[in-house]
Amino acid sequence: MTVEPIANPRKTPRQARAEATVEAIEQAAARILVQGGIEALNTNRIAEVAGVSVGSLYQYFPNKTAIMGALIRRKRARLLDGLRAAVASDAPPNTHMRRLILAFIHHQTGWPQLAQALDRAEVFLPLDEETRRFEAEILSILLPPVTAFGPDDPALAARDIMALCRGMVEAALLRGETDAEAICARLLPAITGYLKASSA
Amino acid sequence: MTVEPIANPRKTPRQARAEATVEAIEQAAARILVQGGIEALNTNRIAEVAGVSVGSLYQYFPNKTAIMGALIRRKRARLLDGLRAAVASDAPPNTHMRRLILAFIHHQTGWPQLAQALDRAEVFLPLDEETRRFEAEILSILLPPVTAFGPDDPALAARDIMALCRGMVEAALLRGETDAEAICARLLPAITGYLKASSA
DNA sequence: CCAAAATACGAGCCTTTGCTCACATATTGC
DNA sequence: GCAATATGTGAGCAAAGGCTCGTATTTTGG
Repeated sequence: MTVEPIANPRKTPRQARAEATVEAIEQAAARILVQGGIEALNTNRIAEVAGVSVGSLYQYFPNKTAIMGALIRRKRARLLDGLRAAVASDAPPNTHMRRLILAFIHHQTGWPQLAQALDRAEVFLPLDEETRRFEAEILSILLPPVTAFGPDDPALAARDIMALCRGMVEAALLRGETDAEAICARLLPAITGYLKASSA
Repeated sequence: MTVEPIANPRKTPRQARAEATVEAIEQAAARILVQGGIEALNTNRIAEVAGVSVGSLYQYFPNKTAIMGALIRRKRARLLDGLRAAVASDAPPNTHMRRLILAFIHHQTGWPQLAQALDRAEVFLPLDEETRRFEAEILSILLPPVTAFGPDDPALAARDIMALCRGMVEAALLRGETDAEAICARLLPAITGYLKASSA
C-alpha cells in the first residue's frame, strides 16, 4: 500500500449508471470492512462484491486508499451533521451536551463495526490536512457548550471530553449495549465531574 | 494473513544465542510497528532489521501472527504487573484509584506508539480465550477499589472507567502530552463524577 | 442514425510477502 | 575429537493483490 498524496476520484461520473457504479463500490467496500476488517479489503474483492470489474473501479478511484478515503469522508460528514443538529436550537448548555453525546452515540451505533473499522483505517491514511480541518470543525462545535461550563482551558476540555466519550461509547457498543440513553446517563456525570473540577 | 489457531513458539530456544535471536526478532518487530504500523510489518523486513535470516525467524515463530502475539503477551504482562503493584499496599480506595490510573498512563507512555499499534493489532488476532482471561484478570484488580465507592454495578463501573481512561490517555499521549500527573488530575474528577452518580 | 464520448470489462503483468527447504555452521556431551 | 543436536542461512516458491490496458458496450448530442 503506497502512501501517496491523496486520493480523489480519477474521473467524476457524468452518467447515472456511473454514479451507481461508484455507489456500489463504496457499499461493497463498507460491507467487506465490516465483515472481515481491513485485512479482507482488496480491490479485486471489492469489485466482485460490487458486481463490477476492477477496471471500472479504477476508473473512479486512483487506488485502494482512495476508496477508504471516500468512506471516511462520508462518515465524517455524517458525524458533523449530527453534531451540528444537536446544537442547532436554543437550549441550556446542559441540554446541548446531552444532545451532543446522544448524537455521537447514535453515529457510532448506526453501523458500529464499520465505524470502528474506519477509525482504525484512518491511521493508515495520509489525510493529514483534511483530518486537521475535520478536528477543528468538531472543536468549533463543542467549544460553545463546553465553554459555558467555565473550564480553565476550554479547548483542552473539549478534546478530553471527546476522547473520553469515544472510549466509553466504543467499548459499550462492542460489548453489545444498545441503549443509547443508558450509556449517555453514565457518561454525563463523568463529564460533569470533569468540568466542575477544571474550573478554578 | 491467515487466521489460525494460535501461535506458540515452534521450537523453544535452548542456547543463549537462540534466546538472543528471539529477542532480536521481537525488538525488530516492535521497532517496525512503531515506525510504520501494521502495514509495514512483514517477516522479511523483521528478519532484516533483526539481523537474522527469515529461516531463523521461522524456527521460533510458526507465522507472522505469532510474533505479534508475543509482543501483545509481553505488553499485557507488563500492564498487569503495573496494576497489581498499584494496589499492593494498604491504602484508601482513593489512593488506589490514583495509583491505578498513573500505572496505566505510565504503561502507555513507555512506548505510546507501540502500545497503540498493538492495541489495533489485537483485533486481528484470534487470541479470544487468552484475551478473555486477560480482561478478567484486569477486572479482578479493578473491582476491589471500585466496589469501595459503592456503585450499583461494580463490574460495569470498572469496565466503563477502564474504557474512559483508555480513551483520554491515548488521545493525550498522541497529542504529545508527557505529564502523567496532569493527565491523571483531569481524569480523576471524571471518574469520581461517574462513581458518585452510579451509586443509588 | 451515427460518431464521439462515457462507461464497462477482465485477462494478466508485476510486485509484495508469507513461508519452506536443502544446506552450512556452531555447540554440547561424551 | 566426534557425533548428535541446536542454530543459522537465504534463494526462491507459490499465492495474493494492486493496478493497467486493449477492447467491447452503452449513452449522448446533433
